[in-house]
Amino acid sequence: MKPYNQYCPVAHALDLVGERWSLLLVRELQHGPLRYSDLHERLEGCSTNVLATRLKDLEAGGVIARRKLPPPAGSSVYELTEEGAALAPVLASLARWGLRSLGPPPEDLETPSGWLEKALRTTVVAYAPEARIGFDVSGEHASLDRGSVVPGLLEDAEAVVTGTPQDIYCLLVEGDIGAAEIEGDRAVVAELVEALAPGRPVAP
Amino acid sequence: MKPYNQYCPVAHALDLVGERWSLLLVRELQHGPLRYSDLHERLEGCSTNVLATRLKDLEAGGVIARRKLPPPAGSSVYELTEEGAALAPVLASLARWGLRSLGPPPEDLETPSGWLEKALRTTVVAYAPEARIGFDVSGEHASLDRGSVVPGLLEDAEAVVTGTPQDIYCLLVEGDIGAAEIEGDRAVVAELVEALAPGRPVAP
DNA sequence: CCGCATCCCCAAAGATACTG
DNA sequence: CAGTATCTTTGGGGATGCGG
Repeated sequence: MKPYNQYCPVAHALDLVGERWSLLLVRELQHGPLRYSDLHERLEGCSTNVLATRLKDLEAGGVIARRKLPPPAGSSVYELTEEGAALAPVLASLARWGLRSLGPPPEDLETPSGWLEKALRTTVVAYAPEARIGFDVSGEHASLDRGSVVPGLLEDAEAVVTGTPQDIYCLLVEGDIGAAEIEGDRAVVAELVEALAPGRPVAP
Repeated sequence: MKPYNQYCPVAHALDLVGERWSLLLVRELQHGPLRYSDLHERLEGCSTNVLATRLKDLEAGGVIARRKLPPPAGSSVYELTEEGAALAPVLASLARWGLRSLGPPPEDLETPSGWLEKALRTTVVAYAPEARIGFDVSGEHASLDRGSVVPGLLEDAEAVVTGTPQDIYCLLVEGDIGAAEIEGDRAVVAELVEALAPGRPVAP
């Protein structure tokens, strides 16, 4: 893509990661290195040539790096550099903004393994620095543990939230405290919901 | 642009503002409404048809709105909606990330009126919630005032920083406390520089 | 099978001219 | 001033090929 040619940090950032698919590619690599085929599979709609081009561009831009797995694996993987990992706040703020108009999840939402952890990490964790809350969403388990996201249900969670993805959306995005089943200390969940209030979607 | 068709807040956000020029257009509108010609002038390299298309897309997406100025002005202006204004954290985090690899400003940097305020607002203000620091950069004046940016030099600033854009870059981005002239309390400037340390550029 | 490179087609970007 | 119309060029999307 032609560079913007402006001395501006935003324009420069977009020169590096502003092309189509680039930020989604970074999103996929946020939770660990992936192979070419893994990326191609997760980025449905991104054709092979575009993926190859993006990978080269992002590598040239210092956002990702390729690494040869030690034998006998043989294959190579892509991973975020320190620069690339530093994009986390960008993805988080984009996600928070996107939630304002995303709408509730469809009934037939496919929830691949690990989605709950990723969802909590990119959209919620920063707002719950002290909470210890477990989530049981459609059988997947993850927890907020004092500012970080951990797999499974905490033994000593202050509260456990149970529901479908739709319930969780109503609870965390729309702020409806009654949307999901809450065991334990409702107040600590209410506190989280309150912290998420700015940026709540308004009627369109 | 074809939508990503993923139930993901990041993908949805990029569907709305991920196209070329979109975020730069929002950047320009962040500090007040602008007319078509103003935008066309500031977004050098963005042709008229593309600008018209983006304005329509962003309006359809609820990010910006057009407003007829009351007579006798007659012309219409574009401004951010509440949705669009909520993109501020996205632009701020993008700017902070872009600073990691932007490099120092060129000698012949053109500094249009108001650039200093905008620069402080998008890249620094969030890190200085208590500071009262004045900046005199190449003749432009602006100040940090307890978490907000104000034009001019504060009467009762704790410190005043004076220098060229290059000096300010060395001070705030590279963290070189000796790069610019500091009158008053050096410690409060040092504190700001310290707060900006995460995300400092590393050697490429 | 994995990791691309090539080819074709079309949609969108860039540049320029022109109009209500 | 605020766009639309037209033309050319670039890049994305989809399918396929091909070496390791």
